[in-house]
Amino acid sequence: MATEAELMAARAKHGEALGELGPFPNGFRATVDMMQSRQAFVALSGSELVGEQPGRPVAREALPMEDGLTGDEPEVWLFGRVVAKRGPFLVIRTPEGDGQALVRADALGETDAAALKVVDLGDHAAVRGPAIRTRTGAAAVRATHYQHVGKALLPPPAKWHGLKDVEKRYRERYVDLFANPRVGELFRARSTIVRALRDFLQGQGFLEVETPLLHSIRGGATAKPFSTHHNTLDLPLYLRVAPELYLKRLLVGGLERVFEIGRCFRNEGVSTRHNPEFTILEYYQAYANCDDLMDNCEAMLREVSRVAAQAHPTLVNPPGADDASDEPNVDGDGTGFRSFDVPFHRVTMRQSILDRVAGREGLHPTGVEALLTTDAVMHGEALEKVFAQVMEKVGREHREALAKCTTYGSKIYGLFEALVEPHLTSLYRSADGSQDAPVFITEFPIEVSPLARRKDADPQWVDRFELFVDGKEVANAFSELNDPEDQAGRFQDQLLRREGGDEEAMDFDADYVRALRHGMPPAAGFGLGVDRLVMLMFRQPSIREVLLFPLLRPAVSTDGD
RNA sequence: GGGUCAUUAGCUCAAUGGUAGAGCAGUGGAUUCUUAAUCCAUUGGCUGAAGGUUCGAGUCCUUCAUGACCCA
Repeated sequence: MATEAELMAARAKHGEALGELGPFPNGFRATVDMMQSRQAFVALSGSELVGEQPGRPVAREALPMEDGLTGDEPEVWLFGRVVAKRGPFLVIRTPEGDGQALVRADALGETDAAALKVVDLGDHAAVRGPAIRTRTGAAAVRATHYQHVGKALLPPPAKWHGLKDVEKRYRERYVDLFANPRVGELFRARSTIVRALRDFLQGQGFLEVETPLLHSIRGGATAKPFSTHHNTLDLPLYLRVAPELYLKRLLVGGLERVFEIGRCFRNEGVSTRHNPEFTILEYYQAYANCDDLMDNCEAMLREVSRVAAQAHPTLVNPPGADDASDEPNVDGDGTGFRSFDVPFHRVTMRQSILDRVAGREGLHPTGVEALLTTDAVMHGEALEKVFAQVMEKVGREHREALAKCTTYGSKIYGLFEALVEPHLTSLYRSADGSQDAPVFITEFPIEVSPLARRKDADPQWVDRFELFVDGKEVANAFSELNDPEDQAGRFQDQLLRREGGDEEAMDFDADYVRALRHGMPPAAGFGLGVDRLVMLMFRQPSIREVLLFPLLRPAVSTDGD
């Protein structure tokens, strides 16, 4: 038999054979002591997840052989999912790694032996007994007790190949997690990263807060929101695209350093870098400016990557990485680690355009250089010339985007996106040129920065940076605009854009302007895409690899329910 | 949104247009210190869906569904 229904029936029959106990008993409960016992044993075993630790082989050497047992040895617990049967051994998977049990029917009581007889791969089971050293030098729990803990009615994926089908991995993440242990380790690493971010900010006196996810006004970022509705109040609401405007209200209220880690929602496409819901870290710091945040960002990412590397050595240096085959990374294994140890570049947006254009045919360097002057007349003419040149050279998609850029600032931003962004990894390298380096792009045009403070020296620009790693935007920060009348004007501008058909434009947030009129201290704010940071740090090819349940179209039902 | 590729047994994969196969898992048996346990036997398929071409389609064509990758 081999259809799914037949495989399930065979397992159900095994469940019935358990008699009174039944396939889903409730009698096994793990105490902290038992979990520590298990963890110590798995660590002693040395598994893929734990890695081999110094001194462990010696510790195994000290274990007695089976025929050397005196009966005085301490009992060890091992419990989890049965993932393999080899001769008289069961391999049991735990969160800390795999461990094996030597289960001989004649060493067990009658009930235990009967239960052992009907164990299926994927079942939950528990054993206890002395830890021994096998003839091949491995560690094993020689079971004096075996207990059925829970039945798996569906068969697990092939034990050697795991679950490779990408769609199935995402749809049935619960299978992916136990069939491919490194997937689980990656999500533990994600948790470590979030905790390290939190620790870093709390260490600097930041207060963690929670602000609404349901907004009645669109604002905080230029993005298409999800719409919903509150029935009792008969109120149209939007899922937030950013927490920014609420967090800055807290600055007005005197909470000088605040941060929030939480979900944002943007009603946009799905790709290897985008999921409609994603996790953002935003923090706001009174009496600081954009440059302070740049320093802090660099320090924070170094610290977080240091903590993550220390906590997850097997992801940083995957076992067997030396004999790496050239097979694609289809089973969700980590593909490496980015330490953030290299110095970050800091380049103005205009300089980055120059860097890109330098020495290239077809674009007149002096024309481009003129872009960098603050002389409005000069750069006005030069820009048109360069812009026209670029329009001819770029692809159709970029050309359409550039055609919509009507003002000086938006054209500069358009040039950056079209010319520079795709080439950031080759433009900015580590000192020895061996790897790409993170780069802060600074000084953004005001047109694309409706919430940022103008530069004192030139009001066409704002004090803002975006951090690009591996050519992907991970962070965005700026000195905050605290002039209420300037802010009101920017909101007006957003309204005009909405009337012009821009679905990403913000609403006029009158209460926010009122908050600013009460006086917001000079401040700077920072936002970081947490999913992207995890993805970049552990070099995952897709954001879906770091989201437990990425958005997919609902599976087509085949059995009519 | 555009292009390329994929979809075959529970899982991982094969099959010049000519009888749909293997390994694992399952089932029955043997063995019981194994490391992807081994040995013998054996069950299992509407080849993603619907049309078409053909004497004959898993394979060629069209449409659709889902996913992956690239481009934007």
